[in-house]
Amino acid sequence: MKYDFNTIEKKWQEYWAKNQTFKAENQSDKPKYYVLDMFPYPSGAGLHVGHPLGYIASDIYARYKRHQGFNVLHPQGYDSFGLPAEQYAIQTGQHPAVTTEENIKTYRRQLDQIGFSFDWSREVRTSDPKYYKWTQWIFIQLFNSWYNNSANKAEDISELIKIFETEGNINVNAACDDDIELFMAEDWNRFSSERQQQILLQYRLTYLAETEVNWCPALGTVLANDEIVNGVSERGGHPVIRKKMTQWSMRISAYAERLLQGLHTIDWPEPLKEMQRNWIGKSVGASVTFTVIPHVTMSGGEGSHHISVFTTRPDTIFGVSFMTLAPEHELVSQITTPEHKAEVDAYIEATAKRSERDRMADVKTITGVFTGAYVEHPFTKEPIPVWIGDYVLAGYGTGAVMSVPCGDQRDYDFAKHFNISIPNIFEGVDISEEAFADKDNTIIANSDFLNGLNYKDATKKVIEELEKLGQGQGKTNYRLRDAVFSRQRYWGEPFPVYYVNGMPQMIDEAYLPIELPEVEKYLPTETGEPPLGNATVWAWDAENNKVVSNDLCHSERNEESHNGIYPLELNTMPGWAGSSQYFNRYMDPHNDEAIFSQEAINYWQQVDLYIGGSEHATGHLLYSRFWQKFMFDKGLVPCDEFAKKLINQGMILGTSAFVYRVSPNSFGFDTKGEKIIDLIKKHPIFISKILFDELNKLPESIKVFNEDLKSMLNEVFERKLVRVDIKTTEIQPLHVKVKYINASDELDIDGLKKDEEFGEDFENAIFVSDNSRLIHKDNNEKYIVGRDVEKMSKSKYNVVNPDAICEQYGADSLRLYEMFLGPLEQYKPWNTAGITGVHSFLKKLWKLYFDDNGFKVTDTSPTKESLKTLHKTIKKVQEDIENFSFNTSVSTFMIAVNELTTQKCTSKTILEPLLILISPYAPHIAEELWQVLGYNESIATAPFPVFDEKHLVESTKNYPISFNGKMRFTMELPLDMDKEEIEKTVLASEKTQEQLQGRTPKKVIVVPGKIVNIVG
RNA sequence: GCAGAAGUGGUGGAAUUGGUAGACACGUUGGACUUAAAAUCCAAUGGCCAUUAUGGCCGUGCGGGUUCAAGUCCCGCCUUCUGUACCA
Repeated sequence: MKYDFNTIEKKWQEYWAKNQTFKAENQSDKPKYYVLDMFPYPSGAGLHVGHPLGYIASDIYARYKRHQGFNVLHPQGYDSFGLPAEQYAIQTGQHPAVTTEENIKTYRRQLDQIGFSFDWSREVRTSDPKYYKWTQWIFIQLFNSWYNNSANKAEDISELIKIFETEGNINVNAACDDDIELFMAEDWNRFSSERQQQILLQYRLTYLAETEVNWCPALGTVLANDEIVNGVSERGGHPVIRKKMTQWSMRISAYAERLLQGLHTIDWPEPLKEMQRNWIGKSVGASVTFTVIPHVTMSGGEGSHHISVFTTRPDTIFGVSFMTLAPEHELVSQITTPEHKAEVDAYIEATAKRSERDRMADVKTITGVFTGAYVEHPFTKEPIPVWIGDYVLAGYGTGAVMSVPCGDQRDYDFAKHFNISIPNIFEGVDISEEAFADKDNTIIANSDFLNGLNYKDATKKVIEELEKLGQGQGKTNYRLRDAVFSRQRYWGEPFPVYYVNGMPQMIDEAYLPIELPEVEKYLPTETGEPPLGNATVWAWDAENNKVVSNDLCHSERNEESHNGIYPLELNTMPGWAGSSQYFNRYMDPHNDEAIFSQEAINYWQQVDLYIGGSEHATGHLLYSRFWQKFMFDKGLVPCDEFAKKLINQGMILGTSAFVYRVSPNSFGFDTKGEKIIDLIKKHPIFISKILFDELNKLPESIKVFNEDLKSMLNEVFERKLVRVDIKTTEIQPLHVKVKYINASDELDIDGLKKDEEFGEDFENAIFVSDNSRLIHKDNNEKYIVGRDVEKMSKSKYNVVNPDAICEQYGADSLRLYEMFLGPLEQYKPWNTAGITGVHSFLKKLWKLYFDDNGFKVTDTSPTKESLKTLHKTIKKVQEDIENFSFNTSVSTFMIAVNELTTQKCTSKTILEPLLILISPYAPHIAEELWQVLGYNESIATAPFPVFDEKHLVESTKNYPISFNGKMRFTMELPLDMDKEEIEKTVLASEKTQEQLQGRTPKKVIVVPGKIVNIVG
């Protein structure tokens, strides 16, 4: 009988589905284990699996844990809100829901085809109101909560107290500090209701704020920092600009310290933790307040102005020779003197025009201007000039720095550039060339009471002195900023929020979910409102608590109400909202009373193993930890970290092909007559990879004068061009479809030009060969595409689905092969070259059980050798699975099967446990052979074989004998032989004497059980 | 610039606490079986030199060091990838 994977795999996939083999119980006597992979992302028209590396790994682990006797939860669902779906909807006019029943079926089929052991009865879809009801519910809980864990709590509370004291005329006693909620409740009514709302908004865990956001005009939405890559949107690569908007924000900054400390308690990959640490960006230092020396023309009310700064080096305060403010700093306009006003205004305007991207691209240019104002040094009382410069960021710290040129390179460069003095306050350090920023070797000098102190002592001392003056204190600063929580999209969870006189009101929990309304189109409205502005039934009837037609109310937030009907929020929640608690929902997915029952969460606790990509480090994985901590504080979950262990799976990469377009604005050449730029727009120029690389080797941004190109263009345009300039930075690689490329990477230019998707883009294109010659019908020049390995993506035309492998070799082969490719966490290009290896392994495995005459497993007792093979395999495979080293256990199986084949083993005692070992990796073939062996039950829960040391005990060891560390030969010796005897025997042997050639060894090293080394 | 990870045959990749480098596969070459092909099986396969068998030298990005012994530990570099970026 032959190994027929087609029939076998179909048979068992049906069996598993019918018998619900992998259903998890919410209560069980067995120990629990919860394995989860990160949500898949549906794309475009449907769902597609891509390469299921992470799924296979988690599935192997889940199956292994079942064999170990665990009650395993291994659920799967859909993260069905997403920008790609919406973009597709906008293009096609179809509804953005990707979770249509048809799509779900396709998706399930694709996953089932690979043999995953999911508990499908627990499916969760983020776009399902039954689920997003709870996302809205959490939002309301966040709105109704104060932050109480901020590291700078004291500071924030004192700010709040100030409001109470000045406006509410309340005398706050210090004991209240620890219980802000209580304190608020008691004196709350003394505020006007309007002011109450304003104060509330400022101190809630989620709040409305006028924030400067990353606005992407092309996508019509706001993007989070982690959705922007190199200044352009991650999806689509559109430009992003800064814009002020009223947005919902999540006060993740209140959890900064706990998010940082929590990293110590979880078993996550170190690089990923490091990324989160950097993102949180804790720095310890001091805040220092400088008083602006008043000048006659200063505006901005009475009293003196103060500029406070954050510094990590308060010890260098005597080295301050100027102050620098961000151009956006609010005091700039007030303190600038009339003589400098024009210059300052011009500078502010110029920097505002520069996009974030430009500012990032050129960090080397030093710019700045003097404001004419001075502040007083807190200790020396000397005047210090105040400058503005765009190297100071408005969004970090206070947007102002005390500049210490001798101790900070940026300050140093700035001072050098503008001829500001650079006082040296370090003992024995030369600062004529560069700043001295080495904290650890600092000894302070020229600094009054700090002289002779090191960094640590000086910092302590200076903070004490600043406190005495009331001009500073120790302070911890975090880079982590609050997360913007609204999106101007249609396809996301609606907010359970309506507005009364412009103030947001939460809809009562009893009336959730607030479902997405129907809209005509998914684009923003003509007045620039989010797509929900197109809805006709989208207003809140506060008396009857339901969504009603908005005929009766104006959509503007600030409009007076009509008949108790109020406008609803038009923004929707971002993609990460739904995924921030979904892992807990799986524990009790069909609960209508609560997001999950306490019984369920107390049984499952948290995710034991979470598998997913490291690209979510500063997004999903940080937000989820934040929400989990919030839920923990509310007493809703027992653990304040949602995933005990996390492993990153790498990605299967695709090989993309490129052509290199020289963009029209790169041409600054002179000519007579009509505009050449227009000609080039009509005739895009594509240069070859070789040419591109050559040009790229030249210094960046330099204009390239290229004779070859010039003569070619002369030929094309039939006119005399004087010169051709190309800026090397303006040649863009473009992806091309694989179907236009032959085996030797040669481009089919005619095919490409006719491609419908590109339209006219390529129609008149000019291609330049490696030999810098124009390609046309009459010559044999060829265009060779560039190749690079990248993330698979539809837009890169490099997606290779594993489906074909499944069809040709079966799911078991695919599972084994994806694991065999290499370590799980590694990124690797997809390459099917070695697939025959694992497939023939499966065939060999089959042959251990079957030959031409049929089933051949017998009850004969196994040989010692076979027992040894089995048990060494058990040991290795168990270790490998526990270390997630799946690639090496595949090798181990191959070795075992090769050995057992050589041994002609037919013993049930060996072949039965072997199947259980292999079943997590290749479940279909294992299940089939298990049945043939006479079992009616699925192999899925058969107990894992127990390793027995006694089968591996050896009496002899084949010792490597080395001379000066080089292995020369081996020698079989009894393991119980002691050191002296080994030495004697080895030295006495003929081969040793031959090696020594009569010399006496200086030293003989014997490590019993390991090695013998003779030093001669 | 900073942080993290990595660098081993023609290729993917193995190698416990330092202890026989290249497991297991792919590919290649030769052979068996076939009219032939496929499939299957056997053998060889890091490089160089030698060959009558036994052999010898060099080899884990580069240069040093520690050690009886280094892919592994230490110091100094180079390259690649990932993240982050004027963070005071």
